[in-house]
Amino acid sequence: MVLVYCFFQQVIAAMETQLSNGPTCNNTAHGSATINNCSSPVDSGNTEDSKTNLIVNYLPQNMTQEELKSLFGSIGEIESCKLVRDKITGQSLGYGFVNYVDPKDAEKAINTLNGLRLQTKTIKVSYARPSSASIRDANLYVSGLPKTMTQKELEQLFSQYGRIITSRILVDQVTGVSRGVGFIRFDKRIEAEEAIKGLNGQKPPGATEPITVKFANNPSQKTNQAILSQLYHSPNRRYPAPLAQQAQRFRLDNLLNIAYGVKRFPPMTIDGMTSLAGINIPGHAGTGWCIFVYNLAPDADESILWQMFGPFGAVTNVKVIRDFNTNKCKGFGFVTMTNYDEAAMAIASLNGYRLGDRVLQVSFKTNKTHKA
DNA sequence: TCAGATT
Repeated sequence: MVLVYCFFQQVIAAMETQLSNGPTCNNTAHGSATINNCSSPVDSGNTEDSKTNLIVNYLPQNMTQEELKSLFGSIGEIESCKLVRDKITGQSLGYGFVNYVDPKDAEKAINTLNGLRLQTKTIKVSYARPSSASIRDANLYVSGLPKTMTQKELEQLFSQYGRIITSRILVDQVTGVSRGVGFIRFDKRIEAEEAIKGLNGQKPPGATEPITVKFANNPSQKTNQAILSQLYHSPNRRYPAPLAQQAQRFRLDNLLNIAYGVKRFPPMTIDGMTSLAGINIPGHAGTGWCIFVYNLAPDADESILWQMFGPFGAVTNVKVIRDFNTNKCKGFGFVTMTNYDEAAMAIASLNGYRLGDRVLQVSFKTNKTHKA
């Protein structure tokens, strides 16, 4: 039980930080090999830009377009939504676009969803730049950096050549020490070209060795082997569980059996059973596991549910039930999660969680409650 | 020593 306790503590602590501080910047959550990336999400750098179209980065690998739409649709009406996928493999490239009808909703999405933790990722939400050839292939790979150089210093070095969209220094996963390599993405290709001319083979101030600056590999130029690996090595499980989670799976199943009378079946089997025999399995709605969240405050909104449940795994939908006349939350809501294990972990962790001055009751949805 | 930001 110690392992699972530690895991809960980690998730809850991260969640509390986010709930109390609001979204911040991308961080080192779950051993990411990168350091902070705190470029301002609101500054599109150009007042002529669209104020409705957003780019969403660092999405979980297996998040679908529908899930993206569900998440951002909780803010306001969406004009269009697209998850960008690899043309050959169909795999998500981890980013997408959301175009709102109302610019106010786009701004609200940035304010409420930028920095949201989803699985092992911290998403970034910012205004999309108008698509053009001039902003493509503007990404540089930098090696030979002094190990002491910070991301800020790296940006200072390169900012003389143009507007930096992202910067990153890769670090050792264990020690956190810089690996001396990083990336700089400029707004324009021409700025990147100038930076190569000016900095490749040069020694940064105070450095003893020259750095190498060149264009970064393009993700669409993967080797055949990498593509084949992606095609044939598709996991049978959408999200690998953290070690502590896997280790406690069966124990948790037992706990949940006692608490909720739920047996662990593969979802497809249950779909078949329910459709054929009309059997009702608590929480299982056919498209995922429906979770009942009780004792929400009157001003609770969908974003709080995303923030609470997102870190535990694939969330496909959230809903706050509101009074028709007042539009205030009636004290409860629903969350749909794709994977049983992740839903079980979320319930085990969040049931009894104190949100503000309220203690939440979280369980698989049963027929006793309001129909979602 | 190349993570994943322009449809």
